[in-house]
Amino acid sequence: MNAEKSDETTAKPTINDIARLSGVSKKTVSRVINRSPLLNEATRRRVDAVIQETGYIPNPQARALALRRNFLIALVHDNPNAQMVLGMQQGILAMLADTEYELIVRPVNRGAPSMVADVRAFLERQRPHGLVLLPPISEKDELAALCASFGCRYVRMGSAELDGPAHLVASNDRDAVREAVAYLIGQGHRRIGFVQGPSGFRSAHERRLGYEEALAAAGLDPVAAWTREGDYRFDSGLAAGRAILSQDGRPTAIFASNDEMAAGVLHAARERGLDVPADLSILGFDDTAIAAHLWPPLTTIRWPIAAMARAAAVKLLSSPDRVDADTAGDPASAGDISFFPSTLVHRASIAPPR
Amino acid sequence: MNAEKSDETTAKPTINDIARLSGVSKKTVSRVINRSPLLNEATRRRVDAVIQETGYIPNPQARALALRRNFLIALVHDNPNAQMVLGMQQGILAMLADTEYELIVRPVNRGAPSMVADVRAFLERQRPHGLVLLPPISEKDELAALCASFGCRYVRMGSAELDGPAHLVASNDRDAVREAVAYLIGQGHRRIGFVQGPSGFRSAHERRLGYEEALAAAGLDPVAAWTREGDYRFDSGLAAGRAILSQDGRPTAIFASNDEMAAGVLHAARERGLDVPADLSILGFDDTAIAAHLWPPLTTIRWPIAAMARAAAVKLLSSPDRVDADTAGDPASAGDISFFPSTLVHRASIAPPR
DNA sequence: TTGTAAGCGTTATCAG
DNA sequence: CTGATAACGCTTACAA
Repeated sequence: MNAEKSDETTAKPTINDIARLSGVSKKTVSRVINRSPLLNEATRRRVDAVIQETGYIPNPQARALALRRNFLIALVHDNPNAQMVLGMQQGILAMLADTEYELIVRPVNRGAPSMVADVRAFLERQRPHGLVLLPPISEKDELAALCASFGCRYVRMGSAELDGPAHLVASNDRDAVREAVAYLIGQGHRRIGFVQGPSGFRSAHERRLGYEEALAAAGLDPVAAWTREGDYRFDSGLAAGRAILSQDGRPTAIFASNDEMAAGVLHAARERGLDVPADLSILGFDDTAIAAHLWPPLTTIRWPIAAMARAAAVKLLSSPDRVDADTAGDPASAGDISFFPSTLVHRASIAPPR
Repeated sequence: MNAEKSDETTAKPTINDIARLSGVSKKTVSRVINRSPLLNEATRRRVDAVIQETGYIPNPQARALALRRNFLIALVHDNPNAQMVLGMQQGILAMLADTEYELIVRPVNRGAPSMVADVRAFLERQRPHGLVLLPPISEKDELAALCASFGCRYVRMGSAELDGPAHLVASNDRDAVREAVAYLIGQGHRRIGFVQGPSGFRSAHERRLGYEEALAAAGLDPVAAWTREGDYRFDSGLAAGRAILSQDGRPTAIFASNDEMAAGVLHAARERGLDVPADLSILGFDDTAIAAHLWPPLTTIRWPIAAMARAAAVKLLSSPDRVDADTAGDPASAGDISFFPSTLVHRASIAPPR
């Protein structure tokens, strides 16, 4: 299966072995490894051949020590949503594949008073190459400042413009919600309820603004009785749904600020024997796995997570590299790939009002 | 906020600084760091004080290089279930907290012919301390052998006895399913359908055996017409549900081998206008997030993921350490915490047949 | 109980 | 273009 006669139980070859075997110095081998431009082509080939034969792989720890920088990208998050975290991981890893970087995962506990200190300790210890911060903790400017103070690269994922383009990958939640609610209005809805996300969350705020802007554009006013605040969790959506739907003159549609709460609203509608979407249209946000599996399947707004994650990884990697006389720097300047539009995923939970 | 006058922008102190400042040798500082037992208590305190003051943190890269082992635990998986992967991550990380270990994530592509080679390349490059293998790839003996050949510790998570206790953390799916189906029978069901997982998966096999054993214990026979094979995904559950429910003399209950497929069956039941659970009881497996959010909430079987993940981490850490005259070895022998019983989560999708 | 010297595997410096 | 030589920060002999 493996043509090479590599013997895993034996010590791995080191740069010294390669140097000896190919009759050059360590430094030259190092140059080959690092694709130094000023290197005789013949020498390079000779060394490369030996590397191939022996199956030599540079030791990442030693490189990290000598370079005084490591090759770790950390995903720092406070698990808002399993699907999203995993999607981010996969997107980032897709860009990290075939590089020497590894992804390390770092859940933190927002709420815990030690949260910032925990991240600080992590930075001190590992000195990672870069951080990807997921919402909602990505909204904390304190964390960004912390990274900066350590000279650690970082990218924040968010729902709005949180930072400069070098440190931001975002979707414009406000726009997406405005358009989705406008669609609801276009379907004929005039009485549109709203389940807000928890205050203090930028995403919750942006989504509210989008909702209000859409109403305003149609000459409608938000109705307090049709509005409730939730905490992005199912139960809060259920409670909000019950509260909103128990009133006379209930809305014909409800926008819930995320899918979990939308599922709760759906639950509440069922409890009252309402038919969704005939009696009540429901719009969610996130397009988590649950959305497609609900009955009826939920119309919702989707972040382009994979693309955003890849962009984040690119920004982290294509950063001011060492400007070595000896080394080729990759000039991949990241353009301005900071904003990614979210899209409305049409399923079956929205219909014109009866 | 931070009383210490540590200056992050300045170079971190090294072991040399500590040695100089506390008037001892590097080696002595090293001994303090590594809690060597043979060390004068006074010396230790003195050095510790300096470490505190300076905020010194040993460089993990340098340690890894000198020790010829790193402090990375890798979670290798190709798991369709986001909730489970994240639960595993959190469980493992809970044990890794306050250690020098970091968790790195390594999704692989089962199905890809290069899968084993990919893992091999990863092992060669990073030489991680240990691997946690999640199902379904944990079932591949080839991967376990690969780890062994690299002298890399590993733990396989599984649905049955896949390996020796040192390398296994499992739940007994067969037992759990047998009991759950027995419960269904206890509720009065005699016509119980089955949506099987994809062949080739150990979990699918074990769950089938549990189902059959429960039937056998009640003197019932599996009915081919009420059995379909799915691929653990929603659509396959939907298809299976449609096929099973479209027949005359349909079952009064269906056990689907995971929640996603159960959601599909539920979908199919709705399409036919069946009332769940009155007309049809449904039992799932996994207790993913979706289970609680479906309508009706799904009765399902839950792996104790967090506990299992912690156990896996413990097995990886409490492994044959260097037996140094100078160093205290932690004798935490892992007992035999290999098996974790799954539990039936009662919700609303099961009722006695009409 | 502590220190000295010699690595671990790589890269940077600076001469040839 | 290439190669000695000295880092990088820590650990393990082996002494003292």
